Amino acid sequence: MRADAKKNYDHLLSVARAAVLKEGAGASLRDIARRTGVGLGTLYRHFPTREALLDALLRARFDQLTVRAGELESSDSTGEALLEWLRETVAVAQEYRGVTAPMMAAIEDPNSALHASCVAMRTAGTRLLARAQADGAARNNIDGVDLFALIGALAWMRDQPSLTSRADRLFGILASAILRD
Amino acid sequence: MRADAKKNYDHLLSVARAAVLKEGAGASLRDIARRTGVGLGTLYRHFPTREALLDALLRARFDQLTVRAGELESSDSTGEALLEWLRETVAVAQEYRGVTAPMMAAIEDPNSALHASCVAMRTAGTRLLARAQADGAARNNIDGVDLFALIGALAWMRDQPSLTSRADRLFGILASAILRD
DNA sequence: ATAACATACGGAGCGGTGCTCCGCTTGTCA
DNA sequence: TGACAAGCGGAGCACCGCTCCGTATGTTAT
Repeated sequence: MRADAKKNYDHLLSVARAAVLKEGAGASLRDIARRTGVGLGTLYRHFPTREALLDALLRARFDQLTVRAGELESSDSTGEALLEWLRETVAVAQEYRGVTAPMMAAIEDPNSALHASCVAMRTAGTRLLARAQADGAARNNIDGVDLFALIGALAWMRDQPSLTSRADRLFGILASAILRD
Repeated sequence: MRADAKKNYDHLLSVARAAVLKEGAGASLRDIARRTGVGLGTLYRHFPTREALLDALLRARFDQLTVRAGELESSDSTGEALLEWLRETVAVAQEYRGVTAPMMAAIEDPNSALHASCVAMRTAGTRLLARAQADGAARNNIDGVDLFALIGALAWMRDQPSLTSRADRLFGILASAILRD
């Protein structure tokens, strides 16, 4: 990659991060290019699709979550470990508003730029879940895909302005559907 | 209302119903006007906002649900009554793709065209929930707003193509968060 | 039947969107 | 210092929501 290209790439990414943080996953790409001081074509060359841009924004965090799941696997309380990982994952998933729907779509579309990171994250969660289930801490009528769906649902609810204040309540309610009492 | 106006109104509504059924709540208003064979201005006069259109599309169904809740209040099994109402409500809420977010927003905005119908539906659900709670069938750490949020979450999950096949599973999982075991 | 008027209509126009395509510039390396 | 691949910018296309206003038409009173 040419030096100027790399500079533009990095600058675009940082501007995009700010934009998506403020406007959500549907932020105007034209605006991002403009704010970066770069032509629209440049943005599209570096990030051919919106998903590619989101992927660049999220991959690092997702990898963190995968690592984190590994750490938590050595925790004593399997249930609390699962819950803690859930908490952190939901926090990441809703850091950028409206990012959950593309994630949900990407996980079953191998062509999507987001596919790999999502799958990795889901399998990490599935292992934590399986551990808690083997331990009797989590219900058995639930699998990794369900868990991922519930994360999406939680993030969706947090995205609704009228529900943000109840986010913790709702987390607790869904948690009671995952863990045994 | 003038005769031609009423004809246009009705025709618009039926075309809009088909469009929203196929394309979701974000269907192109221009397209709806075009397919109706009517100017864009005509559509906007009859339905000043997209919410007004959705309201016209949904009000009848919502009223049905409110009535249905009343019927179910005389059921013997308070838990099963709540569950059945939930099932039917989720079915309505996801009949039109993407309609849950505007609903969620409308319920706390008295100026929204959807406000009245949503509030009526929520209070109907709240009564069923309270009845099940008094009976010991439903958990106590949950209120009508939570219930409404969970309905939204279920509809959202159903809207995700990768999850539609698991809709019943997921319903069961969330149900276990509402009902006592 | 006709005249008058409120009501309703249609669509041009504005500023925005995603996305493509291509003539021009610029970094890089022989 | 040239040559050339690599990168750039933005005009242009088709769409979007929404407003505004000159024109047409249903309705009612005469």
